[in-house]
Amino acid sequence: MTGTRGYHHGDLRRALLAAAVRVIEESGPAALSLRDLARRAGVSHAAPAHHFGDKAGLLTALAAEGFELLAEALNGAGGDLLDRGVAYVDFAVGHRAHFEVMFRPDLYRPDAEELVAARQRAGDALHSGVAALPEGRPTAADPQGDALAAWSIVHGFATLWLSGALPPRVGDDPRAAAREVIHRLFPKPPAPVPGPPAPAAP
Amino acid sequence: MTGTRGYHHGDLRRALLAAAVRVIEESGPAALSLRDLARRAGVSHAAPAHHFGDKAGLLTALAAEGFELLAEALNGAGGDLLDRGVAYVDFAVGHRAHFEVMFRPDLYRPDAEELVAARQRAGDALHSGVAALPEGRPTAADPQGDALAAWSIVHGFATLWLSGALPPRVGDDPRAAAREVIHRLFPKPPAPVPGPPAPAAP
DNA sequence: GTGTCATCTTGTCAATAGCAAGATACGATC
DNA sequence: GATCGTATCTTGCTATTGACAAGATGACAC
Repeated sequence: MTGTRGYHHGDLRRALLAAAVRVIEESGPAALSLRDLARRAGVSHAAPAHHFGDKAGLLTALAAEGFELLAEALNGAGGDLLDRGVAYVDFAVGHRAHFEVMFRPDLYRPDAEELVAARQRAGDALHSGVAALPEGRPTAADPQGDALAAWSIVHGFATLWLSGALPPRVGDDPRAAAREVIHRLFPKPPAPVPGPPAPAAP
Repeated sequence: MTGTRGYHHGDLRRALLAAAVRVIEESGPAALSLRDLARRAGVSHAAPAHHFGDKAGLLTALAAEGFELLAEALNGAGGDLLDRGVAYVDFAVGHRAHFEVMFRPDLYRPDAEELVAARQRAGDALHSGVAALPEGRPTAADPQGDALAAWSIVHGFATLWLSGALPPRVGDDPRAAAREVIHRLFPKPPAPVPGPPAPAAP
């Protein structure tokens, strides 16, 4: 791949995206500089322009890649809504740089073709999970409403987690904390007796 | 206030913050430039530095102002969790610029004194609402868990709304949509008949 | 009136984004 | 194997920005 470091880099596009991920994870998207990325990749300051046009182009590619990765993560998770919710939070924490860019459309070109397609795939993966509510839950009367609520709660939790706004008491395991939060949205029904609504989770 | 346009502006600090809000609402925080704000206020390019030190200083002030406004909005809303949740979303949509900066700590100095105090006030206002769950709901077994779930769902909904990621079918009334979403987290218990869960809202 | 200080200005430097024009190397075609 | 077309990368340039330094201005207390 990058064995020959001659005139041609070999895989500059990928190297720039990887460097961008590192920079964003360390200092946030505001600190991103095309020239810095070029330096890290060992190329001249104008090389990135050929692959991405401008800064927004690079971030568009990064966001599209993020939506692809999210779709994969969701589809790879278990079938029910709880598993997918945890996978959503897990993706956000594990791919912080992608996630932070994806939902900041002022940084890129939201109507770019590649991005629209990738976002569509992620959206499909998100909604397809709603069909399978957690075990024992009755079929939803309003799947789209359930999907919006589920998306909101996992997205909010992930965002708050990433921004460091959550109090320390929440702990340091995002998956476990996410599971508890999602559980409150779709509590298990009282399995044996179909009586009045059970109290909240343990 | 700004009647005299002599050497001294009169209220430059507030004028710069107001201009920053306009710019961020139009083009996002990435497009913010101190020199542009100075031009809009009719002062020299170095004038903002006296009031805020640097760009991060201005955004710190903006974030602190945002947390203050949020605390006011939450305390001014009705007492129960549903009202406060709607107020939270309403604040995010109505003060989009403040909100977008508040939860982007890489843009400012999160440990600035004024900011920590303001954030604390907003946090208190948020949690004090958990004591009063929506009407008829049994006392929560885990108020902090309820608070985290409620914060997550309203924050997520607000963020998704602002980022334009929600599908058109959600409508154009954030308050109404937020109410429905929050309702799913704290559904009213089936008051008259303890039968099967009632169908969702219209 | 005088001194003091907050406020604002001009001037400067380093870094960045973006564009233009040219150099280099890869690969298809003959 | 030689040649040509093209993708890739470089150098050079301009405009803009953030940040700093030093000085000018005016408000206010005394």
